[in-house]
Amino acid sequence: MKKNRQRTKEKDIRIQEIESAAKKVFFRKGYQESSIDEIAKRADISKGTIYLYFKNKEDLYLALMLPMFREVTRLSEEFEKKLDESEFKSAYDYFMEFSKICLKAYEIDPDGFMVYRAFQLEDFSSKVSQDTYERLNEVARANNAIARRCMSKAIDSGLLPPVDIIKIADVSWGLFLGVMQVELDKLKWTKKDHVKDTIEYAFTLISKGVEGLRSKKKEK
Amino acid sequence: MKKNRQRTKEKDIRIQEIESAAKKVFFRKGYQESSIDEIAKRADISKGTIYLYFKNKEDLYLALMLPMFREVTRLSEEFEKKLDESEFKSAYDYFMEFSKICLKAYEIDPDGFMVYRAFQLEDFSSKVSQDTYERLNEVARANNAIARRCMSKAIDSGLLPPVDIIKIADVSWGLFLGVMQVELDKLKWTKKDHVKDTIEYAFTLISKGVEGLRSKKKEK
Amino acid sequence: MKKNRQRTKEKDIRIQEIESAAKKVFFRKGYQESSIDEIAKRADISKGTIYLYFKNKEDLYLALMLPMFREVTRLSEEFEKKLDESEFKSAYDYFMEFSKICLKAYEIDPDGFMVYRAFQLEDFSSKVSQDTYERLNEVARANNAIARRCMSKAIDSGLLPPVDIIKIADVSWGLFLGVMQVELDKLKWTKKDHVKDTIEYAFTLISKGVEGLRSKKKEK
Amino acid sequence: MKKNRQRTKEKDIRIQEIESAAKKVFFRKGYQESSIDEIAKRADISKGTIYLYFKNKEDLYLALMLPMFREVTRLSEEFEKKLDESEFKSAYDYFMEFSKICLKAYEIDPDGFMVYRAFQLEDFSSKVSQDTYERLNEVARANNAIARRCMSKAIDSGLLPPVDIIKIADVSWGLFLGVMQVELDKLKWTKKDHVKDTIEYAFTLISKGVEGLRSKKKEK
DNA sequence: TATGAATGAGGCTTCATTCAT
DNA sequence: GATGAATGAAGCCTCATTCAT
Repeated sequence: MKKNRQRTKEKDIRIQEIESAAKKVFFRKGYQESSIDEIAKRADISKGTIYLYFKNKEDLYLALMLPMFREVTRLSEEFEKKLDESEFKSAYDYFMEFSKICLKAYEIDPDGFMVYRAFQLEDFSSKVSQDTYERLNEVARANNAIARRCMSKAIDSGLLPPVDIIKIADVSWGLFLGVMQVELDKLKWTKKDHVKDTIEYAFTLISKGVEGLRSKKKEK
Repeated sequence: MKKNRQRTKEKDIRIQEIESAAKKVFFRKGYQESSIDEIAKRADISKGTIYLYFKNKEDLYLALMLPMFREVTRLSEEFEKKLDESEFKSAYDYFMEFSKICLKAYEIDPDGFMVYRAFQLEDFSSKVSQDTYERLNEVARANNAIARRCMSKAIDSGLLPPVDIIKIADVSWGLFLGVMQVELDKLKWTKKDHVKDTIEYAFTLISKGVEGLRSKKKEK
Repeated sequence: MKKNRQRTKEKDIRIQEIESAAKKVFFRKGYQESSIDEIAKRADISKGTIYLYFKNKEDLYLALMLPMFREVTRLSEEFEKKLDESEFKSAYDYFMEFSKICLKAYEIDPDGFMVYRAFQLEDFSSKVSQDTYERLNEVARANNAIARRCMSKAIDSGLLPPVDIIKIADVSWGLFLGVMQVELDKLKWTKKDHVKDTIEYAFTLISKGVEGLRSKKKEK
Repeated sequence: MKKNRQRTKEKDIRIQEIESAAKKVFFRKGYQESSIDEIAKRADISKGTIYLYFKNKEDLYLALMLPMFREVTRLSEEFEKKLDESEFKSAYDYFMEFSKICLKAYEIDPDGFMVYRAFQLEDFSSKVSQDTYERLNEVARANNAIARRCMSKAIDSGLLPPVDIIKIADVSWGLFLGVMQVELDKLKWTKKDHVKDTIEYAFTLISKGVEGLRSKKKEK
């Protein structure tokens, strides 16, 4: 470390510096591949400092996800309100708004989102402290609940045809995750960002597909 | 002469035993968490033996994906042939067949597929030998090429409306990956396998969505 | 490490080498101060090798004590047999034999004995796995039981006056530990070994003291 | 002027607070397990402050023993005075007074005594600054000298039979240390304090044993 | 004088890889 | 070819100590 570095910084700033460095490293390498040492070097602090603010590696990792999760909760609640106020006129409106939520969450904190992706894949249940895991799962479950409630409401109000709620939720979320994954992989190599375009395109297709279900039923 | 053959056969069996064990372990624990020792134990051989057949851990890991990739190539070629022979009568047929390919690749070798998923996340580019990486990329690119070619042909023949080839390919592949991810995660916890159902549902929606594009254009 | 060192040794020999080195280091520095690294260096092997034979540092440490504990058990049983066969004619005989047991245990494995001493002082209850701790305590308790049983028998047979069993046991054991401690400390600095002499002297005094209790009672 | 005194007094109080906290922590956990941080917290000051008054952790540790040692010196001098004034009528009186000194030293400062015990085990000679070590050794040697002088005087005056001074001193000190150790270990688990009882019992035995030596000689 | 954030050496442990048998 | 004991680099984490405020 530089000899004359500023030794005491605002706690919050320090935490943000660490989280920012951690997100970059975790995103690039995944949880297991990332080392505390590298995160420390990237944050230009010493290893020990990280442990002043985070209990351990896993704690740091999961800390990165909570704001993201919470943001999704907030956006979902907004979504529900709009739905309640009949702001959506069609399935298209509905799915476009949904994709916007996802994109907003991503745009607000792209690194955080990537870390979330990693969370999906790695099995933390065995390593994460019960406490931390529960905290995260709780938020995740809350988000899920909102999503399903919205779906029900949309069907009840005729905005969507009577689709299988669970399936359509899985497909929506899977579509988003998968397309993100593909586009971000491409982004890595081509440096051309088609994330937003493609996501919108994907949800346009889905909304049309759902509408298609309705006409089919009618025909019958 | 015979002995030599015998040996080669034994060698192949040995390799397959190792790969089979490795897939199971890598699938269950991910790359980092998996240890050569555990793979050796599961294959009922000694650690050292693995290094007779594979240069190192990563080499073994990547070796698991080639058969998977090659199988996709084979299935894609079959798909192209069917397309050339006008076996598909609608966008729905087209996408259902596509989803079948993906599912078949998964069913033939679920562990291998999971490893592939993991591969998406971890950044091997920095550690993989140029050689191995190139070999994998080559197959991946070949698969991509076939997919695009099919798409072009389908549009030219009027099977699909004039969609953006790249976008629709990304969406299809993303949809498959994402939904797989979601369903497999659920499978882990609920033990209820909705993989096939949901994938089919998803591609039904997409095909309807694509058809929707056509009617829209017509309307214009 | 020497390049051409014998790489594979008999498992038992290797274990003994490690234990021997460990005893020396643990004795000199105590548990906490000792590092696995130093033990490895002293045993002229690599750190990792230790973990082939011992689960962890604490496991290694406690492994050093079991043989010692068991030896004490064996000697105590021998002592009890002699007592049952009326080999002792006086309190003096009794205590001299007792001191011989202690000394023998020490002579058989002086380093091991010192490690045992360390065990007395450091509080392992918080760090040692429940399992290992129980195993050790079990043997320790067994030894204690024998000691008390012998004391009872000796009193019943009139070999000893009706002393307080618990007190005399505590005093005997304390006397041995304490004198050992003092003499070993002196040994460190003066290099003159008075361990045996002084222990014998101490127990001579105790036996006389106990006899003194008898005459006192008689006088009364 | 007054302010200066105030300051000094405050400084002393501060030092005492630190030492008091340190003793408790060191006693409970041993040297290695104790952390400066915990001591600071217990003393309700910051970590840095400790380093204003003590060079380092080991310095603090050793500082705890000097008062204890000095107290022993004081008590020993008192003992010698009583001996000179022929206050003791028998070996029993002599040893009971000795045990009282030991017990008093323990009662005045039980934590300090425990720290002393720990000191016996850990090898500080390699890490302690020459200076500190010498200071401690000096006091220890002084105490030893008094003890031996008293012994000589007691023999010369016929209070004790002509015992081996060095041996009896070692046995006395060893007996005290050892019995303390045993009783304090029991205290930890059973919460029943037999320290005083057993120590007195032990020295009663020793005094009788020593008297026994006299009669033996006479008989001869 | 007092603070406590920051440091970084050092400890324990794991595990991919090698190599003598 | 096969083995598995041995290696040692690398990872996580703790904590005595320093120093800017």
